[in-house]
Amino acid sequence: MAARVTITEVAARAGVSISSVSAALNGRPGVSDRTREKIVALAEELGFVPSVRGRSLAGKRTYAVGLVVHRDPDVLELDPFFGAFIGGIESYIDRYGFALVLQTSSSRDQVLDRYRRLAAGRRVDGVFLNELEVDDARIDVVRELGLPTVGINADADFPLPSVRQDHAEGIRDTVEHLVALGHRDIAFVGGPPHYVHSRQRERAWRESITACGLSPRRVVLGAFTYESGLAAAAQLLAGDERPTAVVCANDLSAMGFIAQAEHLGLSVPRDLSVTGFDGIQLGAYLRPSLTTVQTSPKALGAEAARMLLALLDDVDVADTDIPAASFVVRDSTGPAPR
Amino acid sequence: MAARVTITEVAARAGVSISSVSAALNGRPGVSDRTREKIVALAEELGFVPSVRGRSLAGKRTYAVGLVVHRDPDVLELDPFFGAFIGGIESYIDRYGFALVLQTSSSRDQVLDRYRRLAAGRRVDGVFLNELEVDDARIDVVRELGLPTVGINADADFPLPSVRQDHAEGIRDTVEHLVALGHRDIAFVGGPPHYVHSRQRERAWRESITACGLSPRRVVLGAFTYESGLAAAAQLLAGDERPTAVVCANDLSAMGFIAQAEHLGLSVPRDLSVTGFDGIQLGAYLRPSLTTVQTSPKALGAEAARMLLALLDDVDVADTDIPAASFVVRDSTGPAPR
DNA sequence: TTGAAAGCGCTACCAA
DNA sequence: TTGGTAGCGCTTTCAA
Repeated sequence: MAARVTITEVAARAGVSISSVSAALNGRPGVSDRTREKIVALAEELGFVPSVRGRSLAGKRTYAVGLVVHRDPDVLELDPFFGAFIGGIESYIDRYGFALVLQTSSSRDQVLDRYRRLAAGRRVDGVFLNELEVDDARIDVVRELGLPTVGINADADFPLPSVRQDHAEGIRDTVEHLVALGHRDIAFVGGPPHYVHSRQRERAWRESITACGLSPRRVVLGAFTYESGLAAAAQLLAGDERPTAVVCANDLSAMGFIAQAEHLGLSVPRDLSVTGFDGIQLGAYLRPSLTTVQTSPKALGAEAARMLLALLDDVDVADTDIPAASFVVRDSTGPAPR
Repeated sequence: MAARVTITEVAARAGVSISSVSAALNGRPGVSDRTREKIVALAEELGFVPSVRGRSLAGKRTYAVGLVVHRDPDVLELDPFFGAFIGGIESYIDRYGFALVLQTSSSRDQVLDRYRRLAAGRRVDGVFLNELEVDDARIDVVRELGLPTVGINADADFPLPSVRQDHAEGIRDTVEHLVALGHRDIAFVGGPPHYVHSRQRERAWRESITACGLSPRRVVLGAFTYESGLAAAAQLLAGDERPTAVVCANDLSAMGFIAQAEHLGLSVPRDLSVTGFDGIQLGAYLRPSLTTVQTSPKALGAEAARMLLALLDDVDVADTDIPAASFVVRDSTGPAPR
């Protein structure tokens, strides 16, 4: 283990006290410009990097933020959203010397426990809450722990600061696009109803359909997986009177839906139009490429990080909206069959 | 912020010294059983969780391990491997009170810098090195930093401890399966050649082909993406004399390959057999479902974590092999067209 | 403008 | 078997 330069060493070599070094390096007042320059130069030369542990013990910070991801044990594959979301968080926190502590856990109770331990062990200064659920138990936990928290895509009644990206506009555009193409029977494949975003997307679909003078009839709830898209298609396309278009609550289920439709001998978009939501990269390359709503997980992560760090500085933060997710027309939608 | 229970408080309430509390709670000798029990019970009752920062400053540990993931800025979506890999790491480290610090970065230089800073700030006690590259620059960095490190799926000449899952056997099975089905012209779609695992898979394909008395002729190098699978198919299936089977170095490119093949009017597996590698969940549900080699990212993560924590305890660790990735026959392979 | 010193919460050593 | 205490590396008062 390479010997590490500590503040004591920097101070000794600079011939000043460690408090001066601390002040100089942290931009605090109380050191003359000349002394500051000398210290900064020396620290640089020695490759001094303050120990996060010493600093965090003395200060009130750990310089880390946490995210706990809930995955079913059998669905350990993270959804494509995550890479970009995490990348967004880091693109912001990195410049402030923060790190991200990521935990995954397979049961809901364990998730709560993880948040508790992150807080109790003072492992992190704050956390993100994403994939929010209806009456999410994590909310009480973080409040009780006094843990600074930022919610992602929360509902309006969410009691903590949150970042949102509007989804309704994109879904409305999707429905209007389909209606303009002559579709009158537009089904919906949703996600698990305990997720806030599942409900949000279904509501948006429902309202858009109604606004177009149609009635929101056919809904199948899936699991945001490819497999559930297959199943939804099997169900919706079984009878005689099948929809001519289907709005899926995410891209993965739309992919499954299309696959099953084609398996049943239907051609997309000739016999059936299918849309997704998320804007995963794969969607652009599929055949047919997927008409979808492009979300911005990276921007969401960056903005959430900005808010969380502001919270830590006791800055009052207002809920933020990043630019709405935008509708993207590709090849999986076309004129309604007559 | 909820007032936190510290070791001092536990000691005061138990009427013992903090050193006894520390010894009792950490299973160190030097406390009577009765005292230990009393302390443990009280700590439990008070909800005492040792502060990681205090502990890490005093001890030599930070109780965190790090992973830096390199993603191209435009390919921010993590590959499906990651969720399970991270889950595997955590399933192990969690019980020892360790956390995972995850960083993503978009440039290669930045990756090195991240490892340096994780080490310099004493943010982590050790790191994982995955997606190893040929002459990987990270190796020198972690050595120079004296940072305990475990490599994932490294080559035999890797100078640090590593965990491996054999890939060659699965690829050999794949090739033999295709040969048994009558295929004689079996192409390969590889990954970027600077990755160790790209080369490993190509070599395994090459050796298997040769072992079957065929010659490894057609190789197209892709990027492990769906898109590159599309491109590879466009290239390999263009001419008159096209292969009857294609072994792809990962599932995603196999999916792209199949999509493009079908786009060109070929039916899989009737006209063309295609295989993947990884065993992502999607592959089981695709139509046709994907014949592939099932890897075990979760087990790999867990084993890597075990090794890393052993390294931190100065235990000598030998390189480990987890059970080989296994060949899985599904619907994307069939008899060679005559 | 500087430096000395008191912690932060814990571990680990040594003396009782 | 216990408790006292010296750090770990830093931040933050408070005096000089």
